[in-house]
Amino acid sequence: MLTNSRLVHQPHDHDRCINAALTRAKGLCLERNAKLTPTREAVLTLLWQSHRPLGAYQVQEQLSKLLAKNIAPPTVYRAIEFLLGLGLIHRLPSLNAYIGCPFPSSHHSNLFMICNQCGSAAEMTDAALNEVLQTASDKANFVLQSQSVELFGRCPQCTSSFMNEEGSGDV
Amino acid sequence: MLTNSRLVHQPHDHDRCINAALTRAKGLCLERNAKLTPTREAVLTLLWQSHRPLGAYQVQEQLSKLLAKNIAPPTVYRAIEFLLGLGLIHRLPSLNAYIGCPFPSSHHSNLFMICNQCGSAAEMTDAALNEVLQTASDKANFVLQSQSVELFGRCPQCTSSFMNEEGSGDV
DNA sequence: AAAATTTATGTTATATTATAACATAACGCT
DNA sequence: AGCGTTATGTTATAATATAACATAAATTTT
Repeated sequence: MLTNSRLVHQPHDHDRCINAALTRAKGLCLERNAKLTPTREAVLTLLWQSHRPLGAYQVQEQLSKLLAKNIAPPTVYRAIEFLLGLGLIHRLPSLNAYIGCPFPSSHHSNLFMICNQCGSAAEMTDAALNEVLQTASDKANFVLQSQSVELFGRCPQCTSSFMNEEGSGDV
Repeated sequence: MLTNSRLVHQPHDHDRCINAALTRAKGLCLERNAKLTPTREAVLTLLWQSHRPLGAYQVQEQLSKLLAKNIAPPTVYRAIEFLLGLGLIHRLPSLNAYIGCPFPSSHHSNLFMICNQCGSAAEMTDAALNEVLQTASDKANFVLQSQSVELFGRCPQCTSSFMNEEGSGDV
């Protein structure tokens, strides 16, 4: 089992998350001979600003600020597409939002735990889950190619916290 | 395990699916004291025309034809909202599409098997899956409230068929 | 049954998410 | 430097979803 749930749900030195993500991204790009251009790197960094998924237009807004010029949607979507292709980020279909992937190089089928209160999303890979899904597919003679598993609920931080305001969590 | 995968993936008398769905819907509405108005019933019927999920604007188009007058998006979305609320239909987030639920009265957490070729979507509930998801949530101290599990791949029909054209399946 | 209330639908406008199509610029190679 | 490729800029628009307010239909109350 591989997960970033402890990091996501507890106060931590988030700069380390960002730096680690950038390092991984650079490594992966080198390996794949892909170019992590400034735009792409900026989008990746923005998606790592917190452990909350961001919508494309939130990214656009922040990217425009960051680069001090107006960035149009296609630029954002292109960067997102690139990062998705390398597995550096994920799309959460139920939220129309994107989030950095904490373990991009592992060939994993992932699961997300999305907090209905603070909006944080932790990723986890679970061999048992993948077995169960494979078995279910087999039973139905369904050839499984990919999957999207999103869990919604309350993260540990929001469950235990006395300050249960929406968005209060330092995720 | 509860599933409609055999029905979805094999030729069958689809009128029976539609009739059964309507009967279930009427029963559930009676039970819940909810009104299955003509518009809502029409939308439900449209979503049961095949075992393929439909987008809201596809529903709009077909509903407009059916009622021989122009139906605006809010009407469609309201009917969808009503049907979702009763569990009579589901939304498939990764497709922005809606599909009739074959077992609306069972309190189930469901899984969808979506064929990348013909677009059919079979629903399945699997106790083992729910256990695994609950266990994973527990490990992370995540309070699980709801879930969305979408599997993508090739349905048995499209896998075995020699006529592998897209959309050829009688789903 | 009329009035009052609630529920459902109609209508217009607009928000949000995503992509198409074409132009320009930057990069990588020989 | 010239050429092809890759990345970004720019404009417009497609696709999905909702807000806000008006009307109508059904239900309840009197």
